[in-house]
Amino acid sequence: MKKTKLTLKDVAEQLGVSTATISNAFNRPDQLSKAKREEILAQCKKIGYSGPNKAAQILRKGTSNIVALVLADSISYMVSDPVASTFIKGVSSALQENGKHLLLYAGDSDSILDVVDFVDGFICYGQPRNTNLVAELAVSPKPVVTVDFDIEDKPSINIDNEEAAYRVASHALTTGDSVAILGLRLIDSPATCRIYDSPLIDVETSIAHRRLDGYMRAAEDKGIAVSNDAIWHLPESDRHFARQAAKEVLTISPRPNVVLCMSDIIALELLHMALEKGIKVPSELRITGFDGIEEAERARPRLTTVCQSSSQKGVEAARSLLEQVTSKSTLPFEVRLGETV
Amino acid sequence: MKKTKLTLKDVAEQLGVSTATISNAFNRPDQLSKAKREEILAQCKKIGYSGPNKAAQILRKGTSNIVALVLADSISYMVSDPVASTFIKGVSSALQENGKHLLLYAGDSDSILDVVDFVDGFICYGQPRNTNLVAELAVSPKPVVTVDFDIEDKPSINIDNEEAAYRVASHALTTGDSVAILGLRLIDSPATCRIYDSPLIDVETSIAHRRLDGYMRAAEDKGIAVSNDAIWHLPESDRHFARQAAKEVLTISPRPNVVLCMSDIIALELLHMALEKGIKVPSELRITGFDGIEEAERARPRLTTVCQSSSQKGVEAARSLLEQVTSKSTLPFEVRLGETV
DNA sequence: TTTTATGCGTTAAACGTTTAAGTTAATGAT
DNA sequence: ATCATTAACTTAAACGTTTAACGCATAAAA
Repeated sequence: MKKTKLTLKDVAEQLGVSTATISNAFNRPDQLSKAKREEILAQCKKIGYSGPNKAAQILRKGTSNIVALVLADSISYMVSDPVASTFIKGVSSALQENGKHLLLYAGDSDSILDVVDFVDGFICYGQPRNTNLVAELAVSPKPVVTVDFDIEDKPSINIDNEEAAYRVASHALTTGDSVAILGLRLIDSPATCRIYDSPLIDVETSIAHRRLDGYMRAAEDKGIAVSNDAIWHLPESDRHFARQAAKEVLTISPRPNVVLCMSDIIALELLHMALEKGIKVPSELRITGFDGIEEAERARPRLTTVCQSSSQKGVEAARSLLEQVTSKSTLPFEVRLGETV
Repeated sequence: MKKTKLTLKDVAEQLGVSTATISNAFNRPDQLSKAKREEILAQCKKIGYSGPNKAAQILRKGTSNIVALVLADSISYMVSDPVASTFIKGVSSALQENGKHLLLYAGDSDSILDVVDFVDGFICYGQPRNTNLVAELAVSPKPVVTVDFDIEDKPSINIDNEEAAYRVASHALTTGDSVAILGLRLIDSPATCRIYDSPLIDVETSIAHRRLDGYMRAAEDKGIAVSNDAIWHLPESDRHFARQAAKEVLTISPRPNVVLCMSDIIALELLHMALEKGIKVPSELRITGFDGIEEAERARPRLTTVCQSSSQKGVEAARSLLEQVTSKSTLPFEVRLGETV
């Protein structure tokens, strides 16, 4: 059709006004008369100029309306995990409402350098394995909001994981007396394993460790000892890993009668396997999950778990980024009880 | 730390060379001596210059390494649908391999105008409801690849939906004699309903209609008539809609003994409801799905369905965008049989 | 020795905007 | 009639790069 893309300058020449006026017609209606503005806009439509070039705007204005969502794990994982994808939903809907765009940024890349210049900010979900990423985010000139983990001086969205874990564990432990824990990202290993004496990772900022603290406090309150070899580490909240850990935990003897799982996905896999083996849940084995996904509610018996609204987290994260909030915020959660049978 | 962000110019002055040389050091190693280049790079690292500003590069080079993934439905829906999210996985991994970034673009926005200037191309997944979007994509100056639907003259990734539907339906119809169809996006309605004589939408480009054609041909081959009121329309492949349609289809009388579903999600919901009602599957009721999601394989009895690799579609889409392929490509599929019991 | 080529750099013109500062002319106050 | 104020534009300097085109040594070819 057109020989080459029209520019503001072309349009200005054709209409016999300055480029500033055209620019103002699009961006600052108060800078010109209503009549002229409407005429310009009409003419632009007519000759096929659809507004100032966005690439140039990004450079000149220093803002792109793009927000990067930095995902701790690979995008692949994040999109299939129900908790993470619900979070993404929340983020995207909040951003969309504000005319922002969502750039999905994989956590397995090692630097934000190639987007930091043009994005308007970062939402970082979950603790990235890559510590360089964290370091870069920490000194990023663009606003950063973290979710489910902390960076000093940056706003973050969290629930009180310690308290939530304490509450759900306390409930499960009312009748049980021996405990196992299926934990998430407790140590730095890509495989499922018991932690024994492996050094725990990132004890300070990791939600996994907040949860572990909560479990431990609950156990302590009941006078139940939990040794390190009753604690499993899973690198991801994934069915495959969960299956393996579930198999292990069900075959140790004596078999624990309470298993605290750091995600519903893990808990559900354990539940299924237990039922397959003919173990009665919850009378012989009490299982708790974490997150409150739909599937956990549909399961029979229904899972006892901590319900947190991932989508609300997403919305909050976006909002606090856009509003340049600088303080940390703690979201509510709720313990949902399973069947007592 | 630094007063203000360093620019290429600052660096050039400090090192006593021209800006072009600094630029070349980063972008075109062949344009300067190895020694100088390494010295420059070292100095840059030292003074904290992390490379040319990307926003400026986008403007100047006319490329951003950002690819927009335009999703037919809202991002929310896409992220929760297993088929769509698997597709996204494929796209993102292929893009990442090539150093590209993924911008998630909601199909419910009505224009690509605010990103078209800076993205390197569009991957469009599924038919957008918004026809304006399609029109804009059709004349986009940036490359476009469509998946699961067509835009004239633009490359597209598809399986042969007609043939796939024909094959899976033919199999189910070997024993059945009365058919219902749970279709997807057949008419322009936001609610589940039978189509009766509602006008079908987008007969030309919609995969739903290719599938319908395949079902019909299979029925015809067996000498089975399918009237419009045996065909349901669902606006989305969503459990909720599926449940409602399933309820309806199971209560009409005489009850069909074959139900062809345009997605596994729909088929699974129907399967569950049928089993709840004590209907024997497949002896009393044969159900076919579409897509071949994991859950369909886990279901008991296992679902008869068309397996297509969504993630491969994603990879192919990304690849053909990056390679500027201009032809349409047809991917393989496979019919997976359920239990015959 | 004169040409031709080659390697290494520099100069300066884009890329397409936005916006502070400046210029008119018209309006309003005194 | 005079001066301050305002409305409506224009001018021109950024924003931070990339990249043709050019210049200048030094090396190779004739």
